[in-house]
Amino acid sequence: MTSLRPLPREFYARPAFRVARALLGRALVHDGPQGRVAGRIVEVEAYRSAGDPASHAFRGPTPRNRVMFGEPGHAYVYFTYGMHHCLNLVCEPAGQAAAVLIRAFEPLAGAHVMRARRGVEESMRLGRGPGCVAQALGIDRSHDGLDLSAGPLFIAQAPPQLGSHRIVAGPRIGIRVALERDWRFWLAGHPCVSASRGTPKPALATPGTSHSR
DNA sequence: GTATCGATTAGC
DNA sequence: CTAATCGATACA
Repeated sequence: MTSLRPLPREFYARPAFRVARALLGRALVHDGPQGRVAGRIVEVEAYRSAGDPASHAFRGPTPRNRVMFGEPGHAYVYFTYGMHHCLNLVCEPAGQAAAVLIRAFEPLAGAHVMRARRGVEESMRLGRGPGCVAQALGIDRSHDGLDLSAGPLFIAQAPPQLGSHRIVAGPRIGIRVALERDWRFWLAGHPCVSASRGTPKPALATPGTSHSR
């Protein structure tokens, strides 16, 4: 876990939907002031560049979403509900505002740091949910715009070994995935149940086909 | 200026 | 189910 290299910017320069899929199972790493923390990405949500009313970029550039319109391979971090941060990875060429929201991970390194930040003991709750992901990793608005190919925050080139994952359609778009047995999903329109949280919403028929709310 | 809601979470 | 809590957004 010591000599990990970040994925290059080119990795992100393609449709968010494809980047999202390629991110599943990979290691998300943050070398912060309290040391290295890392997790294996198990759930992602893609926001496409055009015609997606659910995207922050739908109405054009603003101070908040401007990094979404910039170069791929950068972090888009926003503050929401007055208390949570969410981490996105900017995709597609500059000018096309697409990104992938990291929704959940499984701890790979620095779990003790994550526990301290989260105030939670259970490993399953350290990185479950986009707000928890940012909190566990120690990510906030100061990380907005960070270059993922050069900074302390990155996706490792070599994904950690382990398990197979399923790719499924998410409630908002893009895709969701799971590795753990107790995670269930939406698979190409076939409703399953999210054991992690909440009640399942109607699924999409086709991954990559976005819809609002 | 005010009102409303949010790419959420924790708790009852 | 709701409170928390504040920035972004819509509108007068």
